[in-house]
Amino acid sequence: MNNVHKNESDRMTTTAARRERQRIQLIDAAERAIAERGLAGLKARELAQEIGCALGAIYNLVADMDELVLRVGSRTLTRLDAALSAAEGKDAPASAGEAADRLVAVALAYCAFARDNLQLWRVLFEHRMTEGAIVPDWAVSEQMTMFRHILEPLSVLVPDRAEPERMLMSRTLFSAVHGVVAIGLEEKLIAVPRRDLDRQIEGLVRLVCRGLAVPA
Amino acid sequence: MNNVHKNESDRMTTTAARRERQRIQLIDAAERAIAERGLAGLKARELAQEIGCALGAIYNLVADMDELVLRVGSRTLTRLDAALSAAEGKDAPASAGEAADRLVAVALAYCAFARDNLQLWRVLFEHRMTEGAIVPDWAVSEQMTMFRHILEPLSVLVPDRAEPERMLMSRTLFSAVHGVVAIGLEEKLIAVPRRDLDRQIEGLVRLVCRGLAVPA
DNA sequence: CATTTTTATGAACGTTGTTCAAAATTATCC
DNA sequence: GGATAATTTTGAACAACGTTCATAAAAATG
Repeated sequence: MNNVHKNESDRMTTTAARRERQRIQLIDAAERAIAERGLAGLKARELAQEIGCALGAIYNLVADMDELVLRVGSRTLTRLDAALSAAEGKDAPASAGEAADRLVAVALAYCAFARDNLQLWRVLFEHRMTEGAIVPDWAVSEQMTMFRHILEPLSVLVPDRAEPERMLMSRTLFSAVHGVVAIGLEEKLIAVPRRDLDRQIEGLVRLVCRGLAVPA
Repeated sequence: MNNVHKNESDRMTTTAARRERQRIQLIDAAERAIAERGLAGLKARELAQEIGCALGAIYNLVADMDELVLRVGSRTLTRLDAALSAAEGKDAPASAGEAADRLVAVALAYCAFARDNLQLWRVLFEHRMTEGAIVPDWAVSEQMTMFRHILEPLSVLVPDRAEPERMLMSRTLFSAVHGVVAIGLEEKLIAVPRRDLDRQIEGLVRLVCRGLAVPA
């Protein structure tokens, strides 16, 4: 059981470490597959071939396909978070105008990320667990991080509101922008040109900011 | 070929008419299955058993499962349209305040419909055609009808804008509300209580209306 | 080195949607 | 009406899927 015995010269190739490496290979392959061919293009047999293992071995690395999708989603969420952080710039907004500009920048960054990572981004929202399966904790706790990018500028914009209310407003504003992006990139409808979509988003965010500036 | 011959006493039971009746039965069954068990709960064999025909006979009524899902979606869209129409009331809004109230009413009706028809409503946005298949025209042309419910109140609210711009604004506002509903009803995140979700939606719509009232 | 424990393998299983040769039914014609 | 032709229905068969599991290979242990 204890792996700190005997042959230490097998350069960190204990079975556990090798498995961890394979697990990463697997998630890499899954990520590529989804990015290129969508969630429906994720096939256990292809993955096994790509990482060079038997079909059944996948289930030593991951409980089932659901977990694999969640792990890919976790990565996507991390990259999305980084993209939004990059759009925020360095220091906190000093005025209401700057706050509005920052909200616009974050919203546009969200849209750009969704466009550039269309299939992976969709998985974040479209994937449903197989009947009865429960979403693991680590996947749940990641979900709320996005609202954070809205909260700071919002605090500058409406400093008088209580924090819980601002949290709710963050969630609402994020969701609203998400909706515009989601429907704008939905190809079942007539595709919205990139320019128009960006304009729509900026328009919405500015409108909301303007509405917030006016006393209720 | 001509079916207006001979035995007219088989009370309208020409093969074509019977097939049409079966097709409706099939869509009925599919609608129930999706409503109860989600898109993943739609199984060809179950449907065949439920409407009392052979497995292969389904493909005489419908090209493939994709078409069946689209037909169910078409129904859902019709019912949604009716629900929004009902929320609009009879005559056109006379003032900006009435217009705002109407937009709120429509948005809340959208949310209520989504909640009451969760699985069927989701299919409208989640379903993807199998690789390479193209969405038929009749399914595409239906999609834009929802924006119409926003356009009329918006015309009262901002009568000075050009119609094409108002169309875009309708699309944006609809999408924004859709986003709040979509994320609010997403059970992968922490579920939002019904009250709070309604409040979020009303808040967003009123905020946008307030923003529109202020001159740019 | 022998023995036990762990890990990897891929054939097999249970479900999918879809197809298609054959059977059953329906339409057509004299 | 009854023979013949066209059509429609049937369900076994197929391919592809995720998942499992007896068995083989490998690794750890004493």
